[in-house]
Amino acid sequence: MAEKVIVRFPPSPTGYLHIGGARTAIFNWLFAQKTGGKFILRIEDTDVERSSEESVRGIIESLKWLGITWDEGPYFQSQFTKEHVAAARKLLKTGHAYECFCTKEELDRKREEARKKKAALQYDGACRNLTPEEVAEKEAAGMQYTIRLKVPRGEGFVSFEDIVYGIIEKKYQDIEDFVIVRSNGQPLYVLSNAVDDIRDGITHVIRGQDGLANTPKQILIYKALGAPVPKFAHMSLTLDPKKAKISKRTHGESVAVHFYKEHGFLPWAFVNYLALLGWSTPDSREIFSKEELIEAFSLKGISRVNCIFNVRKDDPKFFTDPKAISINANYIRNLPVEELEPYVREQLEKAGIWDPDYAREKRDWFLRTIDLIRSRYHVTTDFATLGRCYFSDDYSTDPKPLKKNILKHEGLKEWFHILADRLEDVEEFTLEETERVIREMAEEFGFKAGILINGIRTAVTGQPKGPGLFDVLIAVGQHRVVQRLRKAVKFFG
RNA sequence: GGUCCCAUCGUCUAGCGGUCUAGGAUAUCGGCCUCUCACGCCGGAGACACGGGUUCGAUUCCCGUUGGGACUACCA
Repeated sequence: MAEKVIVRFPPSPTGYLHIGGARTAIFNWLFAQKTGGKFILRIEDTDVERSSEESVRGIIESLKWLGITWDEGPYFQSQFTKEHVAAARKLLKTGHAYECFCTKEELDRKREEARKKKAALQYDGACRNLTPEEVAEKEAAGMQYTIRLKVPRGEGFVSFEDIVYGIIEKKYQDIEDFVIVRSNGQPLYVLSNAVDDIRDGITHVIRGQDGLANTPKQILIYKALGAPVPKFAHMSLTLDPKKAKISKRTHGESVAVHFYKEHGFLPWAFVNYLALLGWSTPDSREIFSKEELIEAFSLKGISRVNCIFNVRKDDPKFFTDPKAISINANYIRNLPVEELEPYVREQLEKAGIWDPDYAREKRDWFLRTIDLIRSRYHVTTDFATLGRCYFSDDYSTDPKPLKKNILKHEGLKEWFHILADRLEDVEEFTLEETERVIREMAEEFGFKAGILINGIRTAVTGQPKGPGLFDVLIAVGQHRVVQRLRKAVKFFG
């Protein structure tokens, strides 16, 4: 019987949740879901300078929005500082660590020298072999010290099998005696993280590849503490189009999860897209429901190659990775309308054009209208912008089609008038009837129907494009169509 | 500088020695549909970084070069 899987996502609350972090969270979550394991959220807030409560709230909100649920936590690393220090004390006692009295200045100087000589910048182990008397003497003199792990010396190496990258070996001589506790008594990440993982019983560490290089150090800590070493699965990093690691500093909002929430992404569509960054199935399948993704997920599908989040700043057509948009658009047009409904509602509310009746007597109409227009929308905000004319009479008319479809044809001034009257008189405002009236009128006046149709479209929607005109007329409704046609006459001044 | 990781269309990727004249998706271009736009459908262009091996045979295995990335803090 295999032991139960326990994974964790340990963000440090120094800003919003960005897509790299979200991706890590998603993979951990998927693995837990897939294996029936446990997913723990742990906030690593030990960097007091940079951590903030606001950031914690933001991260949690983003995770919730994505639909990433955790079974335990959030725990806060800062609450376990005592444990971390106790672990260091234990290591000191068991001879796995030692006190180092070197000052920061000394070390910086040595490092600088090494750099000049182009040698490795490792700590030289100056305090490693201090006698107990020397240590006592320095302590008595009130000298501050850091605690360093005593890395085994000699020919051996640390070895582990990463689930994604395979066997990784690191020679002891390439690992310096690294600091695990600061001179002010604060434990360091490399220690705290390991101690927390041991306490939480983490069985699989799934994290970014940037953790790969210090995994040997952590394994050394596990071993020195006599704890079982978890399995590791490192995932490739997410880079920007210039192949630089994505960061809040250089990319700002465009890499923040909340940015996608605000820009009309469906949470699951975004998760689906993120899951596809650096993970795939043998059949290259792309669209997965939640259940399907969990079913299909496997750590084996994680790629070793860094992937690029193709953000396009200042691209008029794509405000972010086109693939992300295309997946979102795919969901918008294929989801059962009822599932899309709440998101559209949210956008209309935000735009101040929500009518409570859309949830009651007009709900049928509301759903039909969403269904009518959704195939050309990419983000849910489009319903309130491009689709505004369906939900509000206060919509603007695009000057380009106004000129091309309306003003260019002077006859429309009169025909809109006539048409408005005729449409007002139609008893059954149906697809067939409206089409008949309009086509007959075009013939009567010797016009190509297209000219009349495009003119009406622009008058009624303010736009040059959209669904088939007769569908539009039905959706907008007889009364409003007549009104809008009469109003359009004013365009001729 | 040192250690480590990686390398297939612009991007996300399939491929795990012959099935590859390299598949899918997205983006892009052309066509069909048509009252416009989108959807949908059809088609085009577009990649195995380079050089050595190993092998009857390399995109696939090994080595090197080049390129990219990570780590290298008393940050997490």
